[in-house]
Amino acid sequence: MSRDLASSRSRQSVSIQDVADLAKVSIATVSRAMNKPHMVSSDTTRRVLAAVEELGYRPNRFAQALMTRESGVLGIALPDLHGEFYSELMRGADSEARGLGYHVLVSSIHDDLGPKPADGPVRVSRALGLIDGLVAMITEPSSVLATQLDAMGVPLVMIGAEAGQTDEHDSVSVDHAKGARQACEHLLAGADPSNCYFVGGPRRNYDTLKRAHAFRDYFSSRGQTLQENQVRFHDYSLEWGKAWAREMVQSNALRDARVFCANDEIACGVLRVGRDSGLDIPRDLRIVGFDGTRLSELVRPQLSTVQIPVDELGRNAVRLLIERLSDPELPPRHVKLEPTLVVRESSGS
Amino acid sequence: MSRDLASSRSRQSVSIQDVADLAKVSIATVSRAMNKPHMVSSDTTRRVLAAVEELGYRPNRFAQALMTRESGVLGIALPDLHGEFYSELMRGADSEARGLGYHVLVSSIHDDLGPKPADGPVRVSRALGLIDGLVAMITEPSSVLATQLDAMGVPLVMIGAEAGQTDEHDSVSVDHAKGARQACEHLLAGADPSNCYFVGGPRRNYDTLKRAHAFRDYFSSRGQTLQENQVRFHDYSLEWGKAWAREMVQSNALRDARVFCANDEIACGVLRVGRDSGLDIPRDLRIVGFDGTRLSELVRPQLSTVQIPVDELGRNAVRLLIERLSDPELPPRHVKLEPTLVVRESSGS
DNA sequence: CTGAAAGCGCTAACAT
DNA sequence: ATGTTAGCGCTTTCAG
Repeated sequence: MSRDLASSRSRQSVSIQDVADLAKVSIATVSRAMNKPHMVSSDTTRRVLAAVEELGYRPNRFAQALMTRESGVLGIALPDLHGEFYSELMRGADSEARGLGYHVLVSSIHDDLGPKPADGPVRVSRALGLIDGLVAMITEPSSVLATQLDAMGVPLVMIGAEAGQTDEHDSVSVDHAKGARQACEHLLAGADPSNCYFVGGPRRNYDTLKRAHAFRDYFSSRGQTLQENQVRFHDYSLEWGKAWAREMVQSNALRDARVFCANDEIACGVLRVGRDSGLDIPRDLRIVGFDGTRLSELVRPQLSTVQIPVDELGRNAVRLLIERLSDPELPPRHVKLEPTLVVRESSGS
Repeated sequence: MSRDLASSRSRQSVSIQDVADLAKVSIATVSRAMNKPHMVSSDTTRRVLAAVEELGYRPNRFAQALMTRESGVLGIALPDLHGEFYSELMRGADSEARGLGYHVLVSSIHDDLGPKPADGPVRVSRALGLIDGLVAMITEPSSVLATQLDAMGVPLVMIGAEAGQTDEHDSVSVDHAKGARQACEHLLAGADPSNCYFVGGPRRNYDTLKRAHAFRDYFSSRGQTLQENQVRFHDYSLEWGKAWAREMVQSNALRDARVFCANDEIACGVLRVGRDSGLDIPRDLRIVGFDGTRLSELVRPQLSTVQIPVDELGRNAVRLLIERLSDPELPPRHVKLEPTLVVRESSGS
């Protein structure tokens, strides 16, 4: 009853002093009882906690943070990610964070990297005073973001960064090279090199780069060479996959092709056009995608792909960050997550 | 040069006093120059701002918040949403928030509403001290969440709540009834009522309820009656759509059916099974989904659906919340967003 | 228009 | 084990 009254009382009306008064102790004791119970007699602690309960007391987080210099809030800065990627990453991050007693503040930088690239970090920096650390995902090498961010003096964990670039930071990334290699070995085995294609995302995108590299490597390590147009870049869209495939159809080159796509969307575009132009997949056209999004199991025929543990990306980044917070002297750690080749129908058996 | 030094100096080392010293003014003036320039001579303001710039000064947000009682952070509490829904909502919310100078703190409640439903709000409340207001989405009537949340005394905007339940709060919702009605009129026109089906999500889910109601209404308003099994509930998954459709196939009832699905996933499941059992869509089977997710344009044949402006949901909720923050006396407002019927292939012309 | 001074609510020495 | 006291860095009266 009195509890209800208390908790519906105007926000933040009850302060540590009120608790102290009710419990007949000093405010210091109240503080200790709540934060360092081992320094207080269990009897006093009980009294204090009872008073806290009765008054519905909630410490003022700002006053707290002002003293302790920690807010319990972690920032997470993401580029303009595709829906599923975004949500999985957030889910992983948020889940891990809350499990460890932290909150997650979103600092999307999607539309900030527009005309003035410097805006990105600037925007992020507005939140800097509020957060204990930052998880940042970068998708392009030499991104201003990377360098600006670490000049800011916030504990920082990178997602998806090139190892070399971030040696001083903790980082979490996926072993794209490995996943791509597996995909290539599966898709390209015994193929005529001139029938093999890589359809990439943005030319400067980290992940696309890695995947393209593995693709090229597959051939060069076998002493085989590729035409320049066998490796193309554009963006991560379904439309691009379609456009590419239509181009191929024009020149009658899609039949019998083996196509490694930089993500599932592109792959679906290719697959769609392939089917629409009468090709049997996988008999006349083999395709492998990347990411392992839900899309890959929804299309027909189902798409072979390289599955990325996106939520683990978020989860690990947060874990690393929190660990660093508790021990700034820790040497930088780099977690590398394993992708999984998922063979479905689109690539033959 | 000195700027670089300043900004890479250990975090938060420069305080308002440092700026005051450099600008040869009092800290009060620094504060004014930054927050209420109109109270300071433009000359002094310039000096102060120069000092700020030179030292790379950033006000301590906690000290600020301790005085002003506002953090510039908004909480957003979401249930366990499907990927695309989640990301669009967040994108809208975040974009609007940052445009208005706020940050968004995620307070997902997805896995909190487990065994003890009370946990949800409790978890949220841990962030309460940090946020200026909360956007909360509820998907079930009589959710404890709704009532607990508003007992907490935080400015609150509801997303998707039943109007009656939240008359005292601002709210943003989608006119599901209207969208569903349009879908029904389109899909069911001239149909034999006994061939019409509604495949719902969770039985207690707000949105599903609304859609089911519109479906039933379509017939009852025409004096036609439905068998109980023509309206089914389960969950929002593709699997459920498939399972339902397979059941229908068993009893030879899928042919010539008109199926209104509570979301696109279910619809895709039905569509998939329909095709796999040799039905021509839309000739032998007509389907309409709900939500307007990307999925709906990716399947073949393309899915007719009712498009929901998800990002606008987030965007409007944030806008309402911020407006309320600046004027607590505002009468409660209820924004109702319009869905759009998108007619594609799956429902015939 | 500007400065001096009083806190905001809390934690952390420092005493006892 | 507990109380006293001094701030954390800022905004805001209140005087001038």
